[in-house]
Amino acid sequence: MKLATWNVNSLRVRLPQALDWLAAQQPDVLCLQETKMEDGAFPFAELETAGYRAIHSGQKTYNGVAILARSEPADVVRDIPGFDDPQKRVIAATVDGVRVVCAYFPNGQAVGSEKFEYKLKWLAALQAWLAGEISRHAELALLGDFNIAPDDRDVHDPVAWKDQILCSEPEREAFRRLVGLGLADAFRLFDQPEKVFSWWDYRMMGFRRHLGLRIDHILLSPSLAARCRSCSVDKEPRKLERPSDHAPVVAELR
DNA sequence: ATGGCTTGAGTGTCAAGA
Repeated sequence: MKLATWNVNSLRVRLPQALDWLAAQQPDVLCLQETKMEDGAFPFAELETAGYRAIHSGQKTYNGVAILARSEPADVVRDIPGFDDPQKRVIAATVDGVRVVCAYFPNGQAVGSEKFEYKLKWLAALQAWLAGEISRHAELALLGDFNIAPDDRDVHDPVAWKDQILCSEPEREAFRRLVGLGLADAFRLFDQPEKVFSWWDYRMMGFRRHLGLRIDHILLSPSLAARCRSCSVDKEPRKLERPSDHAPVVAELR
């Protein structure tokens, strides 16, 4: 089973790239973030033609999450239950017995800002809800744009980014608490090259200069982690014309 | 220099991303 996540930064702009990527990589599940569209504009028909069922939770202009799957997603949940939030950041469903949680974590803008406080509250709500989901589903995967670089290894310049947004201790503590639920960072289950990132700034030629962060992740419950055979970032789509600023992350399970 | 691109909104120019 092949699981993947990709922040496409507008599915309207990136649909051709997403269809090409699905055809080439043939994942069983692809989680999307930042679709930036309402459900009525979502390209269900094009994805169906490509062999994928889709569920979407979207809004105008911002946010928006989707799960694409070769099998029909069941028991769909939108948003974090009990957490009052107009921002469409979470969708979950069961696919082939695996509970798939697709999340677009808040950016937080700047440490100490109002948006940072929202990010921490959102993280606490996600944590509390996931604790229950994990108890109900032995096979669970949390995929998405976490907007957290868990470790200095995940940052091109740890000194410049120290205590900055995406790298601050409160954010990293929240990431460790998710891991503390029993979830494994699939990428770190394996020996990896140095300086592997999943996002590069559009500005300053960030990609060409390898100025990136690893902020897109796949976290696996113990039974799925035991089945995981590889986890990697596919940089190829980042090299295309009009790319997303994020690259897909892929985990292969036996 | 707190910028530098990109997107969506909407038609001039801003918010937001990370």
